[in-house]
Amino acid sequence: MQIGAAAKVTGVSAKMIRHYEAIGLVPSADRRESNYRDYGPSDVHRLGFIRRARDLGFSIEEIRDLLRLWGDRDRSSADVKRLTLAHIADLEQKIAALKDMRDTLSHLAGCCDGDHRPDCPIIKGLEGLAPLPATHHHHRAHDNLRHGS
Amino acid sequence: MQIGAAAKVTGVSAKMIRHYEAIGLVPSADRRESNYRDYGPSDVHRLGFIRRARDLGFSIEEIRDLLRLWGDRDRSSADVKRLTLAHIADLEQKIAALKDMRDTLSHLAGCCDGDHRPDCPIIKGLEGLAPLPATHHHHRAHDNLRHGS
DNA sequence: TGTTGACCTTGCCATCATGTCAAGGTTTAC
DNA sequence: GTAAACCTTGACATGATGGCAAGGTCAACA
Repeated sequence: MQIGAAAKVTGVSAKMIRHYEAIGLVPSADRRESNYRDYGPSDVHRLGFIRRARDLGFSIEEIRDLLRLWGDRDRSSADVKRLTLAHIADLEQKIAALKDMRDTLSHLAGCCDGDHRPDCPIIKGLEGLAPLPATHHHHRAHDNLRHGS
Repeated sequence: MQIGAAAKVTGVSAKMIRHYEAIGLVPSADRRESNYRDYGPSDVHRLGFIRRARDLGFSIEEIRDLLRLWGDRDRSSADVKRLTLAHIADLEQKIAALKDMRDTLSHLAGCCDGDHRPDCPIIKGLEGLAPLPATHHHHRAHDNLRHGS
């Protein structure tokens, strides 16, 4: 199977398959005489595993650990569970931080008439005139939560 | 006020203040004879505005729009509200995607004994043997949600 | 006067996961 | 024999931020 076909069946782009190989997340693929990469069923299986782990928000390094455990016949399910619970805690933190933002903004938006006049509680909130009430900063959970594009 | 002091009072790092200047988010700061940047109260006010907007998850480009509206005496609060509601919708989507991940993982973790034996439903779920039940992919909301470090 | 230390300057590289583009090789089908 | 569809590597971009390095400026102190 060539890389394009492997990409199609696993949902991992050809670009990322090469990338995962480059960073050692997957072993170097076999090559044909043409120098094209060649993927067998077990390679495809591994890529599917990675795909699902990514979809569940695991980072590359976490997936590296998961793959190690996957291939380890003597693993304990406790190890897998520990990793998973840590990731869940991570997700909870991000969810809480995003909820804080949403709640603060919803409150401000709820106070905003949204008409043609320039007077706007949202702007005032950002200006610092209102102290952004009920934003719980104590756990500092919204590091790493700036959103992309 | 030098950049370090401005950074301290606004909570925006000196590095980022220079960056915001470089990308035109804030006007070029005045310079003293020493070539050091010099910040006045209105500059500090603007940086505080930016800081709060970042804390609420607005992207740089959204903040650019907010700053334009902030400085526009003829703005309508409706414009601000529209931008804010769009951002709230963005946050909702991310929250939902993260919750999906968390719920799926919690389910798998709940099925996992977490003992010394290698048998593990989490690994099986990632392997694709179990179909990852109740993960709603229809809105494709978890693009852009891969987590950092 | 000279030195030390705290501040500032610019500029480059790194992160993380992914995409895009370019220039070129291979294979297959017409 | 040529066109199309694939593959190869490599470089560069994203977004928001941090870090480091090499050097300029300034204030205080011996």
